[in-house]
Amino acid sequence: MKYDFNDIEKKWQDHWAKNQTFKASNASDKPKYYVLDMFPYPSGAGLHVGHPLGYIASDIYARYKRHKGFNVLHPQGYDSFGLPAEQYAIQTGQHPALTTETNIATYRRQLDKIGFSFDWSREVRTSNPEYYKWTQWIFIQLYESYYCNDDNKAKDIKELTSIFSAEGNTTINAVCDDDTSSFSAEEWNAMSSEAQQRILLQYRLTYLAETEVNWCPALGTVLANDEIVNGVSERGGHPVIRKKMTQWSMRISAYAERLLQGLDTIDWTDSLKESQRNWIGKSVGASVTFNVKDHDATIDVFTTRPDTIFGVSFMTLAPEHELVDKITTPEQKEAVETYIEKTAKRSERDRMADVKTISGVFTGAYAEHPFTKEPIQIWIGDYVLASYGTGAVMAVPCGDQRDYDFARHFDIAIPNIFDGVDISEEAFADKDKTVIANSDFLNGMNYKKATKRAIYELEQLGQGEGKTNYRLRDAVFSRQRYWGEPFPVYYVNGMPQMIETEHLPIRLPEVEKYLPTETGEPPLGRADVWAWCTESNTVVSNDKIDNETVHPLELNTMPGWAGSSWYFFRYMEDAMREETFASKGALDYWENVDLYIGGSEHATGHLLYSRFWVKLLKDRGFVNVEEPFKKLINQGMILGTSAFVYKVRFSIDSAFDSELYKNINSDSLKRFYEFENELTRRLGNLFIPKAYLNKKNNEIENLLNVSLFKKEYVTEWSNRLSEIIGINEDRVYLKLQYIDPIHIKVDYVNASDELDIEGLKEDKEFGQDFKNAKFILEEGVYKVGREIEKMSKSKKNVVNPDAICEQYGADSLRLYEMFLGPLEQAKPWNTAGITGVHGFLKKLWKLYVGENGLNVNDAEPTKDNLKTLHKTIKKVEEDIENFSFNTSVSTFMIAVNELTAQKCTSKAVLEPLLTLISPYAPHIAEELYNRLGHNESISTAAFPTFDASHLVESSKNYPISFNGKMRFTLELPMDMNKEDIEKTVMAHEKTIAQLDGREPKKVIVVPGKIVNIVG
RNA sequence: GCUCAAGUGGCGGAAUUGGUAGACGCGCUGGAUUCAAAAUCCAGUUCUUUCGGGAGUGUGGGUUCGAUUCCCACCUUGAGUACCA
Repeated sequence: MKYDFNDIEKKWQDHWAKNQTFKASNASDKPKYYVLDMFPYPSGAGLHVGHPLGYIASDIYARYKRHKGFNVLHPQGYDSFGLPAEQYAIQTGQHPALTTETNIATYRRQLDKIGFSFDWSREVRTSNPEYYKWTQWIFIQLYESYYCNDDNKAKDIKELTSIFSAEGNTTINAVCDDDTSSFSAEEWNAMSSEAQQRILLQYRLTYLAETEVNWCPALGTVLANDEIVNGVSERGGHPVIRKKMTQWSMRISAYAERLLQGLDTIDWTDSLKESQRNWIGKSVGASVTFNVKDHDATIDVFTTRPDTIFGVSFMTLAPEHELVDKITTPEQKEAVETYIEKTAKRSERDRMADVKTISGVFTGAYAEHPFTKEPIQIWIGDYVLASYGTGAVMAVPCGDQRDYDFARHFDIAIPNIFDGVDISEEAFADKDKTVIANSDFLNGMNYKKATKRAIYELEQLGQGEGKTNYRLRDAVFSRQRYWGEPFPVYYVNGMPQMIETEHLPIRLPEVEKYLPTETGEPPLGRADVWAWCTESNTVVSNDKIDNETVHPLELNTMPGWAGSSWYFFRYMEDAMREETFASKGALDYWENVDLYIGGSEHATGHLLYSRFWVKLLKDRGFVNVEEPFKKLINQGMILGTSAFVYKVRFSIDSAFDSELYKNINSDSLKRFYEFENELTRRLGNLFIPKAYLNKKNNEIENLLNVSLFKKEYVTEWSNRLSEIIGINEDRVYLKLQYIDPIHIKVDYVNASDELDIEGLKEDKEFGQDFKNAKFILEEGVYKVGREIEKMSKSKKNVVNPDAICEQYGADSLRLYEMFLGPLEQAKPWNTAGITGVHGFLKKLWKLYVGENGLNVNDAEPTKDNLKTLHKTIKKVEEDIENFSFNTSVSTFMIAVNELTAQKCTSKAVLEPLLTLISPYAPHIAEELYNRLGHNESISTAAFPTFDASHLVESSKNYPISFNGKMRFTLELPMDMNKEDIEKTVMAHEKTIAQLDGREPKKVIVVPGKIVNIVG
């Protein structure tokens, strides 16, 4: 009987769905195991073979854990809010919810074909109101929390208000925007409610704050930094201004230290932990306060090198520093203002990109050195960033290259405070290789000692203290978009108010367009029904706003990472209760994710925000765990093999080329280009083979020999040309201008890189018009160019898993994706190779099913049968535990090859083999298991137990090497001792031949391993 | 610039307490079967060779009886990050 994979796979997929085979239970005696994939954003393009890689890996692990007796939770869902659906809505007017619905249906259909063991009963979609109700609820918990530094955790903001009314803010130690202003209990109690709310916002873990953004008035939207080029918008070239906007922010910085420490408790890759560490950017040092001479102002700086304080020869402030105005002297005022104006035009990103240009200006003011009391020039320089530290630095040119370059450029003194170090060429930053000199009480101390002492002395003066600084900044949480979670927030007199939990969810309102309003408000500004009535606790029409009982609602929506920061808890809920985000029983049972698989692009986004929210939920008593993901694996990207055709672009070649550009005006230039385009069109689209790319342009022109090079055209062109640019020329030629590689769909290329020209021409879905294309053939075919790139729709190199399942089956797809290489590595896809694993499945089938029924019987297994089986058990178990799935596939191939050669029919061997293969190729395993007489699914069959006794050997084929090079092998008994081995080997004729009469210096014998003869 | 990862046949890759380099598969070559094709099966496939052998895991050193594996320096590629004081 034939291996009919299409029938078999359909049968078992239906069976699993109907019987809810993979539905997890929240009540089980088995130990729990939670395997999670990063849930997908359902894009319109559907899945390509790169997407399921991680899902297949996690599915193998989940199925393996079931065989091992675990109660496995393996859910799936959709991160369904996001930009593409919104952009599609802007273009077509179709509601993003509809687009999303359609895309999800496609995803589900594709996923179902691959045979995953997902528990779909727990599916979540972040854009469902039943789900985002709880995203809104978590937002409220953040709002109602502050961070207590004494207990190092978030607490209810109500505790803070009671402290304020009893003691003011002088006794508490909490994370706050502005910890300089203090008030007493009396002062607090006397404040208006509005003033109190304003203060509380400085403590809340989500808060409204003025944030500087790039605003493009012409486009009516905020632009990200990378959407701006040279101060204008990338698209359209409109001016962009820096604008302060009120935005919601998340006080993730309060958790910086815990996010850093927590990394030591989780099993993630080092590189991923390293990215998070860099992102958090902890630096330990000191803050130092400098008094400004003839002012009562002080300048705080952060430094990691307080030991170099005697090397300070100037200070630099960021141009935006608030003191700049106050301290600049009248003489320097003009120069400073000019400089600030100049730098303000450059975005921070621009400034960072341009590291070579040194610029700055002297303020005319001086600070006072805390110890020497010497005056220190205060400069402004754009190498100091306003957004890091205090926006000011104490410059130590001898120890910091940037300070050194700045000092050199502006001719400022560079005092040397390092013992025996030459600083005539560059700064000396190697802190461990010298001791401090010329530094009063620090002289002769190394970096460590001097740092400690300097901080101590600064503390004595009251002008500094030890301090730790973090690069991690609070995360802006507002988006001027439609397709995201609405905030559960309304405003009374401009102050935000939370909507009570029982009135959630606040659903997205209908809008007639998904664009910002004419006045620059977010799309929700277009909603007519978008106000909050505090009497009825309902959303009502905007025109009812009366500021008494009806109030405006928040117009921004939440960012993409809101819904994905907690979804792993929602899956734990088996009943999807409305009254809680996840019930206590479910949270207690499943705790957190044991294995999380997904892409490394989320290293500093999703994976950091999720950790932050989980810590908040833990602090506030809603969950029991400190970290969401115990073990994390990043699957590597699957690369596609792009195919290129090479389009020839022509231009007019004439003697007056140079004249042309001298005299021509913009109108005639336009007409000239139009003419060029027309000629190109008339030529048709001409494509040359890849082999031509090595040739020179004139060689290619000769080879092309197209009709448009002929004389009659030449005359016509010269007339037209004279008309356009007013110069007479009797001869005009086309010349090859450049060759344009164009991506084409890989579907039209066969394994020998030959292009299916007719197919390409008839394709309806193209960006390039191939209808009139002319392909220059070589030996009757057009060979395309190839390049390995990221698999993506835009590169037209996607391979659809549906087609693979259709042609080879889901089991082949699953095996092949694993067989490609190590899970975590990037690797190119090559569909041709799938015949290898497909052939393996056919052999496997043939091992069990013969022409006339089953080949399996109760025959006693032979020694070889058992050896093969147990060797396979051992290797596969190790491989799965190590996530080395590619090597297991090889192991299966070897096992089936061996058992076929052994003509094994023994059920005692062939049945356990099925369980080993089942996680990888579940459909064929179920089918064969069923044919062996089982009515129950193989999915919970016990994983076979390894028995080492079957692998014991009585002899060893020793490699005999000479000076470390293996020359021949020799079969010797396993229990032969060292001396006998040496004797036997030395007496062997090949040894004698190798030695060729020389006396060996030494003979190394490692019993059971190797013999090495040193000559 | 800094951090991390990786360099092995025509290709994907295998080989870890240092012990037979190239498992397994693709591709390729030859053969069987077939009217033919598909499918299947068998043999071969790192390079080189005077057929004895010799060389070989990015390059150059080192440690060792023995190095793809450990150490040092360098080169290349990929990813991340960047005036972080």
